[in-house]
Amino acid sequence: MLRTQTCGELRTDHVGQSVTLAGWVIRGRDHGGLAFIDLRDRYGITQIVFNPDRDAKMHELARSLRAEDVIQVTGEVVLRDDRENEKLATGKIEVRAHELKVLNKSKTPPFEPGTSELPNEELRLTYRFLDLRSERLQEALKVRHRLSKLTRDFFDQQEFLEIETPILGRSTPEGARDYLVPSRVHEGSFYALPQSPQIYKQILMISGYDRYYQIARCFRDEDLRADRQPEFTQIDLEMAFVDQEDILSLVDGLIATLLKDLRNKEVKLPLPRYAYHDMMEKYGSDKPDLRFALELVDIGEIAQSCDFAVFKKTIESGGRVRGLNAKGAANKYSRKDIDGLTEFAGEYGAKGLAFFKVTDEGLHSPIAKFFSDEDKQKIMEDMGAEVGDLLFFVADQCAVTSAALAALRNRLGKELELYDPDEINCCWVTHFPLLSYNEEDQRWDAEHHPFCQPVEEDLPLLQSDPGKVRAQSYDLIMNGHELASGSVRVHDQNVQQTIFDLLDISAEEAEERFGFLLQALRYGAPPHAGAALGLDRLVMILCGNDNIRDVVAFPKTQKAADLLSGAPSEVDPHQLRDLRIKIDIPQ
RNA sequence: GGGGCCGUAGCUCAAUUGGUUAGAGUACCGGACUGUCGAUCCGGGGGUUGCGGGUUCAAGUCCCGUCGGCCUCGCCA
Repeated sequence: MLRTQTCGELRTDHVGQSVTLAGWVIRGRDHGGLAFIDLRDRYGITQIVFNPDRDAKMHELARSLRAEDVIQVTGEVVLRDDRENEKLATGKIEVRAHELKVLNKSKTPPFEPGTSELPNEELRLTYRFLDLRSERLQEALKVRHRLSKLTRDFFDQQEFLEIETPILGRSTPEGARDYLVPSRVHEGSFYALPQSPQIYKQILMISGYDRYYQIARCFRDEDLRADRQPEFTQIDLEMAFVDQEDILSLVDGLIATLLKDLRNKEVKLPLPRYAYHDMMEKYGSDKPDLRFALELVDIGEIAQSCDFAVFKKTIESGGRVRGLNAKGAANKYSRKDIDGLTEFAGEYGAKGLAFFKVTDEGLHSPIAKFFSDEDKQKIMEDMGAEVGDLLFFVADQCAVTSAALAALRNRLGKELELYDPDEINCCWVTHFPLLSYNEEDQRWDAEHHPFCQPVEEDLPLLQSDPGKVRAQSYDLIMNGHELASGSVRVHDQNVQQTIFDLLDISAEEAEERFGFLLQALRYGAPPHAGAALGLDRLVMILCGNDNIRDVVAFPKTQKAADLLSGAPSEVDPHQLRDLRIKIDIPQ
């Protein structure tokens, strides 16, 4: 070992001991005589003092040290007395150097890890090895490690087996775009990287491994977002001989364990559960941020009878008029601000954003004249409006009102500081529709995936009214992020066939795509259910980050590039020849 | 594929309406200093204003294109 202690470890108990530390130089303070160095490793920072009277040569060397040089220092731990530094955990002591060895000089770094003025992210990603030295990233990766360990312990205690599933798998055309890997041996054929271990874990259930989990890497070739990376990690689990309730309460337990350990937060179990339909009505979203209320209100009845043509016609054409009440915001948003909000709502398809300011003389708005006193009174009542409130309305097809108002709700929640950013709010959303109608292709799509079991009482609707069929599926929502998703699976091949029929997947096609699962389902498939949690997002929320890249050691940019390694890259023509691949980029 | 923001010294930023030799802090280099902890003080070097084109007497600034980063809609069974 090149060290006896770490830079975060020494306390007053160690005073008098001779120690050897190794680490990176943060900065030096050179007094010509005395020289100080702040030495950093993963565990902390310790101040080293070099005195020319002790060893002039060593002192000269110490004065030449620069940021990020790697050194080894042997010396005596001494008390700092009245010169202690309260900002450092080790601030009551320092190491009086006897020996200094420079293990490796550093080039002048383009930025100092841990600087308070963060350089732009492009530079930090290019020099990721420097940024990873910062406390900010080291803390995130520690939380990430701790969370993985707690998760493994949790499942282990409940008799789950961690089983690895293939990374080189088979492409299944539904769902996200696959990352493909060409086969050399099978010319012209490709493996696909898993979007999730979904089918394999179901097969494990059929094989009798009735409690499976895995911390699994998943790959989806879709566009990135602040909370989405092309490769990410799921806490994947599946159980046999269970129902929905068993999965929810299991995940409840895991969440409670993690929040208790990592945030010292007690959560009341069971976590609240809400039906998809109710969430869409109240918040316009299936993943509302429930740290604040701000519920949507339907004023369809008033809209229908008022003289405002936009509202009236929307109702007549089967649309809806819904709104929300920004409490006390009337004076916080100027006309220009509201124009900005209108444009914002427009990004979600809303053709306009109606608003009323609530004054002591009643509702003020460019459109107020179209509403009778009675209507205005009713709006006030329905919206729970008080003087100083600002009411917003969107009139459109239901889906547009939901999307626009949900986005507006999130924006207002943030801008009006309706919640404590440190709070963590979890809930389940259940009873998702099994299918959604794809207008473009004139067919039904699986809302979740084609293996979700319908709610028992809705089974007859599969024939009569498929859009009304609810699935035994569930999402865990944390602060407005979808954190987990799962379902009870179909284990009956007849039900599975019915669903494939609805999805317009022919028997041949089903056989072609999922044949190995269908085959397995015919050989004694137990009822089973499961879920998968987004580990990266979970760490992100627990760390209070709003960016998933800060909890991934080597993340990709929005164009899915790794600026550190330069991936993706062109490859040697020989490699392509082996794979029988020709590049054809249209100009 | 669409919308928005951004790109000036190694880094973080500034630069009036388009107008003199593009500045400051920090980092870097040299010097002074024996208790600093964002050390201090003195001095110095450092620029293809992302890249390419255009408008203009004159472009960091305006226009077009392009590259890259971020946010977002679509997409993400």
